[in-house]
Amino acid sequence: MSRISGISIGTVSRYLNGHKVKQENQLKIEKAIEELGYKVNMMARGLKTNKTLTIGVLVPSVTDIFSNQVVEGMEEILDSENYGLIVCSSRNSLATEKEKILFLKEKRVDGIIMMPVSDESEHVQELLKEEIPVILIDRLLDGVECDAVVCDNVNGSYKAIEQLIRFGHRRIGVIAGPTNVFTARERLNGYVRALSDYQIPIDASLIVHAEYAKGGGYEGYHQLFNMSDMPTAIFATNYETTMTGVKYMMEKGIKIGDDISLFGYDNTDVFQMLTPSIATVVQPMNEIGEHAAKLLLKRIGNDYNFYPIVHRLKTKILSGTSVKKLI
Amino acid sequence: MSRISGISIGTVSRYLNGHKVKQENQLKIEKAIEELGYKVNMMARGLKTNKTLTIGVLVPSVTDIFSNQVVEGMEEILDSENYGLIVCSSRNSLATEKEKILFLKEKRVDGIIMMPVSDESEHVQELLKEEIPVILIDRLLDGVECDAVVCDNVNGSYKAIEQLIRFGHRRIGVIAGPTNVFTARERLNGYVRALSDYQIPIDASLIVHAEYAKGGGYEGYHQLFNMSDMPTAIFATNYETTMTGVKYMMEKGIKIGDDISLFGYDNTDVFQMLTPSIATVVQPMNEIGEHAAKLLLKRIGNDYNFYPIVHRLKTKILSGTSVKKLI
DNA sequence: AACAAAAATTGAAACGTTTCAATTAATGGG
DNA sequence: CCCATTAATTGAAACGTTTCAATTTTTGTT
Repeated sequence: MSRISGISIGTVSRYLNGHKVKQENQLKIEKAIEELGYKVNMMARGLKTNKTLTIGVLVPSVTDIFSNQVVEGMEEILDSENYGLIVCSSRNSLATEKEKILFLKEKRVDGIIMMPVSDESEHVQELLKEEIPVILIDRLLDGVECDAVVCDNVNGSYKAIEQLIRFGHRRIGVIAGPTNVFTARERLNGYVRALSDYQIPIDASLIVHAEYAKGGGYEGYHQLFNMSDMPTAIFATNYETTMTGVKYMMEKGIKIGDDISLFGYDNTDVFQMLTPSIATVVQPMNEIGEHAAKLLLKRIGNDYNFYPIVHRLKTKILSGTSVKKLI
Repeated sequence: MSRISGISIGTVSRYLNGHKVKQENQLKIEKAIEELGYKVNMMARGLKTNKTLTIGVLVPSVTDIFSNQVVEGMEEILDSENYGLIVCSSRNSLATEKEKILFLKEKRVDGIIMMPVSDESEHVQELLKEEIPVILIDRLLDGVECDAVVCDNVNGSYKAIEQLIRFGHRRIGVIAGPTNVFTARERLNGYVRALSDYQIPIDASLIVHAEYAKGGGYEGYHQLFNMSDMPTAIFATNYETTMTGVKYMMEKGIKIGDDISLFGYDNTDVFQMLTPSIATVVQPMNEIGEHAAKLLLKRIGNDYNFYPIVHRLKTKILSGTSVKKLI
């Protein structure tokens, strides 16, 4: 490249990095680039600069809406900055999560955006110790000082339960998530807080825990439906368990919005098409991705102002006919 | 690394690449690795070997089921070989597709798996000319000699239409895709072929084209429903248009499976939960990804046997109550 | 036209690997 | 115990950039 343009290697480098170069040389270089179909070698550059222009994304699954929408949001931001996105799935397994983090380290990504599978945080601490920028999404890790973008889960839940209460529900079952997942705990907190605020006693038997994964919560619904003193409404605290609820009830011939009310979490087009439509707490998923990406870029650019920043995004309530008015 | 272990750089390299090393040295090296938290620098290695252990994936959208499932399939295979996946979205735009390909070239991915947005193939030819392994998924490109993994769209459609015919339908509308999309043309072919085989004349006014994107086909349904001689069934040829159909009909209060029959393409859990459930042609999406990944690895490993290989995967029919028996 | 100052260019060194020819060490046969 | 083989190790060169001190060119002033 430098050879065929007859321009020194240093000058070519300067041109490539957008510095000023004598017009005459610029033309020669551009001609050579054209002729050779020259593309700067990112690996050589990276070797020198210790930057890969690549960021790692670690989500529990590449096939759930939440992850996808978040990734879409990130892509939009990172694309324009010429960052590539290495997407990994932890498959809801802590072991895989750890492996993938090792993998991303080896790939020497400039930063990582991750949605941790559990409360286990040693491997994340490690990343921070090695000064690899990390942004957590959806879930905070106890005792870890780290940037994050999460939703206001407590109030998301709270508003859902509040609506159920206003509609006259008193016995409200909840399909809570795993106790070792931050988001799940927060959502359960919202449930508890709403009931307390309305002076409804908490009945532990109405709280069942389930995995936040495809098919999760089946047992839970079964349990709630077989209580002697059945709830009049059930609150599912994430997308998968909401889906399971719809499935379970259709399977058993239970009329949603009539025999029982259902309030879900994370909307999808389809929930609005069902009869009845499903009321849900909706999160601004794209925005989560966008915020996370922007924050990561900031950190990669070594701007550590206000560290750690935790963005808390608000959720909205989408009503549906799956909730019956009892009064 | 070599410095602190006291072992020559060459020997360390041999150890790292799995060759035999004197036991004594092996121990010293392993100790040093442990102490330093040493991770091989992929950029330095890549600079020498011209391999990035990274492959590029280019799909029209990161948020549609098809792409996701395919990516999931790929991830499973590539993960075990230590390949990273740079996922890009062409956002259904040819211009973006071209940009992203340039981007992936710059990133020097070892290969590309892509689902082209249209018939335009110049940029793909270019890749092949530069000896960058490419696997097309879902869509072939006319006049391009390239490995590919696609479904048997013609027979997928054919079987759907055949079932409609068996159920007594004669006037069958079809929401066909864009004419510049391979898959769309094949699916339309299946429709035409089935009708011909059953000696049902083709009525051009029953064929409407639509974009294969979210919300696509709305106009088309409107058109079909406002014909003087309305069809008794409509065949939607991809996921989005199927979804639009369900939405349209619910919106207008049209009873699916009663007022009209609907046959869709690409199943999702939810289609089975709707009342009525939606009959669909289902593609083995995960498998597409797996095959594509395996084939790509083969090519990256410079095994060009039987080039070009085009895998044709079979589809299945999933019946649903959205199809009414007229006889 | 001469000179000082500013701007642009140059090429060597470095980044951390792989590779390879040359060297050294280990092994085994008689 | 020596020599011939074979096995393992060594360190220099190369990969394609960036960076920087040294050098050359250009510009502007008088």
